[in-house]
Amino acid sequence: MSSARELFIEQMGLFSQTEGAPRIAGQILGYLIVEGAPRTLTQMTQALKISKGSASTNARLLEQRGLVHRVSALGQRQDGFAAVDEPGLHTLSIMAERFRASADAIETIAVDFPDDEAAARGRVENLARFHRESAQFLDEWRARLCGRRKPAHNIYKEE
Amino acid sequence: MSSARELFIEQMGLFSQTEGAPRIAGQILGYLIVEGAPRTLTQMTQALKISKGSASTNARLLEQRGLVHRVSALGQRQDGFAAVDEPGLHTLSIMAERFRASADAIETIAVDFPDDEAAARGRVENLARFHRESAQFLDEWRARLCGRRKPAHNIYKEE
DNA sequence: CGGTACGTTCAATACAGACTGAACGAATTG
DNA sequence: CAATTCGTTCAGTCTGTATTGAACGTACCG
Repeated sequence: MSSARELFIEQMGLFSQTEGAPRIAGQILGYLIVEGAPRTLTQMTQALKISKGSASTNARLLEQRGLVHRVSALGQRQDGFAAVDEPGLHTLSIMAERFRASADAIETIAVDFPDDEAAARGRVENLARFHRESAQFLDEWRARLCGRRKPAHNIYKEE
Repeated sequence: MSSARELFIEQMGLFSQTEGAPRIAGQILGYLIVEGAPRTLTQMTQALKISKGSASTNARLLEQRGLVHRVSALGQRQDGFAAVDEPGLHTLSIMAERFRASADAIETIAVDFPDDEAAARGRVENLARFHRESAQFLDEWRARLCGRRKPAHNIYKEE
């Protein structure tokens, strides 16, 4: 039987997997959320039973996606990684960015449809419009959530 | 050099892949969108150069996800598959459902956190709340898009 | 009834990509 | 300056899964 923290970390790994990202990336994020304070790559390798290479690669992937930030610890040789305050907000950014990229790609293709396929072009343009509007809505909602967050209530106290 | 329709179909395959679904599923959806009218499995195998098994499996996957519907053609032995009017709306449903499932799973785990990890439990509950609200938001927005759709303007005329 | 065309299923294969472990450079330490 | 201790990178392996091709059951047809 596993502890709640282990279950949570494993669950986060599964989520990550279903979204096309590596399982370990989700596990690292879950680990950092539970810990609530910066942790080193070495700590990840021990807690998650993964290789140093995987820890480095996936931690950097999370950093690049804005879900994790690296703290250059004072007087510390090792890098510290910590989950950002609201990982969900960055998840929304990522989704919005994906929609926007899709919209761009589809629109670019749509203009090349010949005139005798005007109906098809219309359907493709319709799909592109949906993707673009989706991106915009996600951004707007993220902004709304951002504003709603109580500024004084910082969840990550320890650090 | 490829035609616009081929580029679009390939692009849809790539999108599908990045979202964890089979590439062929996206290609079929793209093909049906471009065609704008029901197509048979045999037509898919020829147009997309795929096996009959793949066509059957992936078409059924799309049907199950609500992105494609099967038309039992009159006096026709073969099944016809056609993309739904607004594939995007069903994409939103799928995303909302995923968020809801995540919220459920995370909440279930959260309650099992021991009291000496109350801070961690709070962070996990916070994540669950975000997922639940995301699901709700997506549903609301889908409903709004649904209402905005012009009823008379049916894109798929031929059939 | 054979014969054909269809959709589904499943074992076998192919393939993409996650993961590892070792090698490397850089920075620190004694 | 040797010896650690980092983080990164990369070739190689391994695992999951997409895809195939053939076999099967069914319905229609002549």
